Amino acid sequence: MSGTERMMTPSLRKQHERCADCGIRNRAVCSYCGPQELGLLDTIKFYRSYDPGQEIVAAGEQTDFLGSVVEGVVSLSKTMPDGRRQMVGLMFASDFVGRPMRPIAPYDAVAVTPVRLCLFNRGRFERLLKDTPVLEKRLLEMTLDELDAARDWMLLLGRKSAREKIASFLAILARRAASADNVDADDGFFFDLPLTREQMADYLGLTIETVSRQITALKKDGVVEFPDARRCRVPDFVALLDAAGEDSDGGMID
Amino acid sequence: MSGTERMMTPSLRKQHERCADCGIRNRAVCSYCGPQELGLLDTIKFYRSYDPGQEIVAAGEQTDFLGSVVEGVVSLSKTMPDGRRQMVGLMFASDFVGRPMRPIAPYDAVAVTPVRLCLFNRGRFERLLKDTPVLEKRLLEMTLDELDAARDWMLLLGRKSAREKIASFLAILARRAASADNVDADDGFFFDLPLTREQMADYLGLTIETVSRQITALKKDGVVEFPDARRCRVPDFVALLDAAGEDSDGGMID
DNA sequence: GGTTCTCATTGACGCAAATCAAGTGGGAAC
DNA sequence: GTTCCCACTTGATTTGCGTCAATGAGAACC
Repeated sequence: MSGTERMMTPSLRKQHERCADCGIRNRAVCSYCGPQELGLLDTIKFYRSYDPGQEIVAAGEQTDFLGSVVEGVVSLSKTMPDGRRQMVGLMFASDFVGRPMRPIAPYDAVAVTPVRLCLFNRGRFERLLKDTPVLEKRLLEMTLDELDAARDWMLLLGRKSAREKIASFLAILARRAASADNVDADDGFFFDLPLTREQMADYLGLTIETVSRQITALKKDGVVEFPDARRCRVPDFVALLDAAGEDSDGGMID
Repeated sequence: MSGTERMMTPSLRKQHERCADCGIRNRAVCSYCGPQELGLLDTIKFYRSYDPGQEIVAAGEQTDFLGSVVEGVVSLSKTMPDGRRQMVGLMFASDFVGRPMRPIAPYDAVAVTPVRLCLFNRGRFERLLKDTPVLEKRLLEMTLDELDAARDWMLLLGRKSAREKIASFLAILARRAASADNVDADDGFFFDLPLTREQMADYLGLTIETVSRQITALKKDGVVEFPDARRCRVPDFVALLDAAGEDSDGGMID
């Protein structure tokens, strides 16, 4: 059985109902609409937009809000005193940004693409959290998911070669696209590459030059194609997982 | 003002009350005794011991228990198909092991030193969790702390040199020792080094040879001393932070 | 059209850490 | 004592990635 066939299981094709309140695709996953029945948070929410490259919060800054990514991509990154930078989080639509009970941000949050956030007043949100165990449980689940992602990322940073890092990153994006969109896997996986080379380098613990070289190499080997500058096609997902140094079994199973 | 002086603030010297039920030093931090007043979990807890090197759970295995580390050190690590290994977690006394609502372990958990765990039946613990928001909140806090640690670790893995990695790791242990024990900072910081070179290499994304060489170099530079094979002394914490590539301001402030 | 951005690619070179390979020291068993 | 075993150290060599530098390709603007 080929990996392409595997990826066409119904669980990957399911369409999510879009949340009417905040625009997030999967209402059940939306961090504030999901947990409660009829918009408990409606009275304290507001929206804010950011341009690509715009700083949302700086490391060490006090934040008076928490929220969800409605659309766009947000990066979280840490910077060393001498300027070396490492991305430590990459948030997409429906991801929760900001840490309850932790008003000081330990990293910079920057808009990668045009971003729209749905925000809540921190104090009011935390008070609501106290009386809404189901919301707390949702946050715990999301935090556990982030921790899982962080640990996979640590394996990538500590033990993978530059080529494997790039392939792993593309596999993450391909997986995301496969579970979010209605994919026609017969023709491979298409997805947008929202990051610049520099941002990818920050994500992967590499330099832009190495990122560029390894992408060129993967193209040469037919593992990925770039029909458009910012659009990527993966003809064979199993080949990509192989290049990522990952077990091809279970890659798309949920 | 020197960094050594800074580290003698009262908050670093405070002694914690030891939990009478499970032996964990700080009862307020103990993941199950802390949240409720009189041992709600007492009826479902049991203890288990492990020898150094002994596997607690294997990646992919289903776990029927959750719990706290009572004493000893537990490592969590991921292994690639070809055998490359990266540690992704290091748990000490009072840390929570196992993930609620996630019965399949995504990594190996191994006893580094002799370990004693206080365990709870998973099903019963999760049922209790549902009715005990304060316990859930405690778990959320601990998960957020782990996520913070994971993100610092990602910066280490992605951007630090071998020397900086070693120094950072020793600084983490020194900080732990300083906040847990009654430290006499006048004579520097003493702490045990519970890991072998191989385990340190797995933690830091290095090889044993590189770990060995960099420790030798740090000894030669007077940043650390090893009066005993497994005992470490840091004469000047600021010098260690400097070698770690970290800002020496705020290193020990909580 | 040209100029000036920014982002990406490609090449030449150097170095830090991995790899390969001995060699050391210390503790346990006998 | 001797032997074995293990963790650790040290040295020689290789290599993957970083660094430095030049070039290319669009997009925005005058």
